[in-house]
Amino acid sequence: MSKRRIESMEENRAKLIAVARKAFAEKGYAAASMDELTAEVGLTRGALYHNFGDKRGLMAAVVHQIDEEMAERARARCAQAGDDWDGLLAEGAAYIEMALESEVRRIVLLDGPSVLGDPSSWPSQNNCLQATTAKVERLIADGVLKSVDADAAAWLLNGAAMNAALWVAASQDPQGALPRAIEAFRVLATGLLAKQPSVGD
Amino acid sequence: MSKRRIESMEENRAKLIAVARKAFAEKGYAAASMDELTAEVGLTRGALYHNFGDKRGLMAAVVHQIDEEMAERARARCAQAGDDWDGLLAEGAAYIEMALESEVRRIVLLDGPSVLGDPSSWPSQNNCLQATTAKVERLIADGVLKSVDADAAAWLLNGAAMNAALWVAASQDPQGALPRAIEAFRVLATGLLAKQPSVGD
DNA sequence: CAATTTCGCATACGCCACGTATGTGAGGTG
DNA sequence: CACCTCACATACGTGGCGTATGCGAAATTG
Repeated sequence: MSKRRIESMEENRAKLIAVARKAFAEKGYAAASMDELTAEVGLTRGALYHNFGDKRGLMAAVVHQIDEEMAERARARCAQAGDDWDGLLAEGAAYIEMALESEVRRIVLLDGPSVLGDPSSWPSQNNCLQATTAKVERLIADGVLKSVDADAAAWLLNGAAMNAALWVAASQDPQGALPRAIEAFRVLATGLLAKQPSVGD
Repeated sequence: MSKRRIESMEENRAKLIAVARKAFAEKGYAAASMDELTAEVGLTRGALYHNFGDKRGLMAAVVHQIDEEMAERARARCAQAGDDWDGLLAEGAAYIEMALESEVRRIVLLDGPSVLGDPSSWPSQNNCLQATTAKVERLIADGVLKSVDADAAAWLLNGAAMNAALWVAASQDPQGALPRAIEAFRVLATGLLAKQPSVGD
């Protein structure tokens, strides 16, 4: 069996993705040189084109990895929440916080859409979206949320969270802006609730 | 006075911006060749670098022009609305509809952030945002909206609208998705209202 | 265990596009 | 009318992407 073979290949793939994450996050996609990238881990562009096809392929792999980490972290946050509604809010807050990290902001939010096209076409982003959509559908079925279009609502919630993060990151005082963004997100999200909380803020 | 001089210069600037809009919208920023662009209007790259500094400068000029048109169209929509609250909803709906146009989607939403950086740093985008922010602040002062952070709320609303548009554009049936997106946006926005409408949904 | 095949990766090449340095000619100036 | 300005053209260097080809180690076969 060719065990050692594919093993070292996976190793090289992982090394390339890791160094690409750093380069894409620090210099941006366009300014990242593939020669530098590969040399940094002791390889050449040959390895890159063999493994990922082209520069976009490497970008796709990087985005996929980050997206999976984001989804995982969001799931973990949801699990801590008491019910589905709190889970939805926790998920949004988690996305806002994650988008403060330069890797996420630069790679996923800024360059990703430009290089890979609309995020809705990314399989990984769909994982995030599907989780949110499923939660929204469950909450609608339970009568917690108004009967809106679940896909549209999920997309809007994710979009609002992502943009909230961009706003926080761009502000002069990110630490101070973060809680205000999360609070604004929470208030906005209550618009989806069937019954408004009696003691509203 | 050197009237004829600056006049033809403005003319060339306008021609370059116009052809760049088309190219950036159709091929995307990265794939748009400056040689082709300039040749299409009977000029060379010399004119481009003299007027805009570099490729990014041209992109900035294009984005600025589109953004101003968007802000103007949004203002017009607001003016038709009865009160400020309806104006806010109309503005959001206007952004959603505008983002269905390929020029707006490709240039402003996809490539813009990657090339020019975070939209919050664009002077033109600030015009859009400031209009929304001012409206939100007025509505809070009038007691129509809850007392949330106006900047955060405005940013979230714009972000939600933009992402709603991306969702609509990416869906298989954009025409059918559009009203659902607008409705979801409206429902979400009601979360900001101090007093919930008695007849919900 | 030796011959052979496989294949992951390196090497070398061509092409294209950006940015810059320099030239030029039409328009403005004294 | 001589001179200057400057908007733009021309020419060149550089860097980076993608591809075609070569190589050597691992895996396979008898």
